[in-house]
Amino acid sequence: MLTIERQELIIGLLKAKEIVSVRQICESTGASESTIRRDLTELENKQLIKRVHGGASLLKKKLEEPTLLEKTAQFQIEKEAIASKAATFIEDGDSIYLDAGTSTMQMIPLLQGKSVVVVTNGIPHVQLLIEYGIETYVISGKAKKGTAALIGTKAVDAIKEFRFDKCFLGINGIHASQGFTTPDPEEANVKQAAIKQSQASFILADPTKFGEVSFASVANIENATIITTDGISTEQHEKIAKLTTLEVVSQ
Amino acid sequence: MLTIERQELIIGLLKAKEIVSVRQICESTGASESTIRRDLTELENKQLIKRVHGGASLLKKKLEEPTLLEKTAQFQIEKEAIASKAATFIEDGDSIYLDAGTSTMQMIPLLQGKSVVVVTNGIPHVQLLIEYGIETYVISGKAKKGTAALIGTKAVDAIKEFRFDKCFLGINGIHASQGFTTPDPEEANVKQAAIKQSQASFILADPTKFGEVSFASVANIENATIITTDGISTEQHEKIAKLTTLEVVSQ
DNA sequence: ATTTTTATGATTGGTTTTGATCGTTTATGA
DNA sequence: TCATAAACGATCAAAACCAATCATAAAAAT
Repeated sequence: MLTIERQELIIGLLKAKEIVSVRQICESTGASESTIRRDLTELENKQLIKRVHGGASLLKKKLEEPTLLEKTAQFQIEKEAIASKAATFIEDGDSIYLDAGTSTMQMIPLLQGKSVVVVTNGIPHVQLLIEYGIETYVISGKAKKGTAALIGTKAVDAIKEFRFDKCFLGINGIHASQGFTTPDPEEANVKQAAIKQSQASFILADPTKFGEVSFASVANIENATIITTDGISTEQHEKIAKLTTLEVVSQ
Repeated sequence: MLTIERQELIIGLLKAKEIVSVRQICESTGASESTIRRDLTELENKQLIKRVHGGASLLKKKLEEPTLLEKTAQFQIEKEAIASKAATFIEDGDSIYLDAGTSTMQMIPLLQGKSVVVVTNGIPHVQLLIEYGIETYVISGKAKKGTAALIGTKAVDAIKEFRFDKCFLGINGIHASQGFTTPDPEEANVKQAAIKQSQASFILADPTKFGEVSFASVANIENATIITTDGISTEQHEKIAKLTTLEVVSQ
């Protein structure tokens, strides 16, 4: 087994288990303790893992504290503005898909009173939707660590059983030729399925997402209307506006 | 089990139960008293917990479910006892269905560290399961007002795509001849489906549920093991114990 | 072909963690 | 109140873990 291969396996084990012992790693890889220790020190130097006595653990990144972390100042206002604009596209009687993520969650309070049916793959969304008295369906799926978004083949299959008038998605990268991209392929599949089942698709994205390309492809740029705030370069704006509708909200 | 892993488990137990005894921690971790004591002093120095004679408690007030009107001391202890007993039936490698509702939610902290796969129709469950690092799947369904349980035909269909070693359900009525009953027919269908897909089924119920009959029928009394606390009449006990396994936990 | 570099497993000696024991302190209830 | 049981802290030897070193073998460079 190659060094790099082994180290990737270690990262894989960690992603699955959060913490693994040196012994476990030795068994999984067939390598000696010495080798594993060397790997661990190396991975720690690269800031990929944290060593603990007896094994290693993932770097503790602060998990979702959206109410605090995101609510800091400007970012929140931006998201609210985007959500408000997005909500204007919703009409009575619509069936809507709301993607997991904080951008789309902002839309929920604005749905109050409208007679719509919402389908979502975001667990936190469900609680909020119910609170606002909105008819809500949830799709099957594996709950993703951290965000609690429902993903995987079960999620994709479940989406196929619905038809939406409109879907609203968050995204990580928007690029004229590379289209919409996101880091997790499994999430990309779900977004893809949602777009496919929708009459019209809307992407909610702040200006930092423009020009970015992430790992997994979701759709071509023509396949969705983009809703964002002002702050994108005129160059970007021109390139993209040629290909699809670009709704720019001024804050 | 690694030191850090064990300490996180302790915090996990505390988050769920507010207060835990040294003995409980020893059992949950398999470590000796000495080790646990050392962990507790260390965690106390880090200001993460407060030690009390016989165990430890959280410092901070817990923010959990405010919608629990039945958080009156006695009721809570009862539910915890039932959940603890239920958790003893779970083995490594099991695939488990956890029904929506507060009884089954109490089981989640006790799953920490076990390698199980959980499927649930309870939205609040998902958040907690993820926090405890448990592999979690959610079924499709319509989110019910109030409890956010996923119900309806979509939910039933989604359950049929899984096979469970064990399922754990809450219930409203237990009656020797009328079997298990619950007020909402749509929820009854979901419970029914879960039992059908399970090798073994467990009903979690406090003594007040015995002798009651609710609107919608879920299953016959023989179809599940009942877990409850002492407090049911000997008459009830006899009648039901003849028909199925009855696990009575003394509080 | 030879040297250099790199990766590996074994060994050694020092450190940390652990479980058992023991005398002391704290709760409980007769 | 007193006796008993449970919980506690301190201590110690054993076990597990770790960093450093060395020799070997494979890979890369010369």
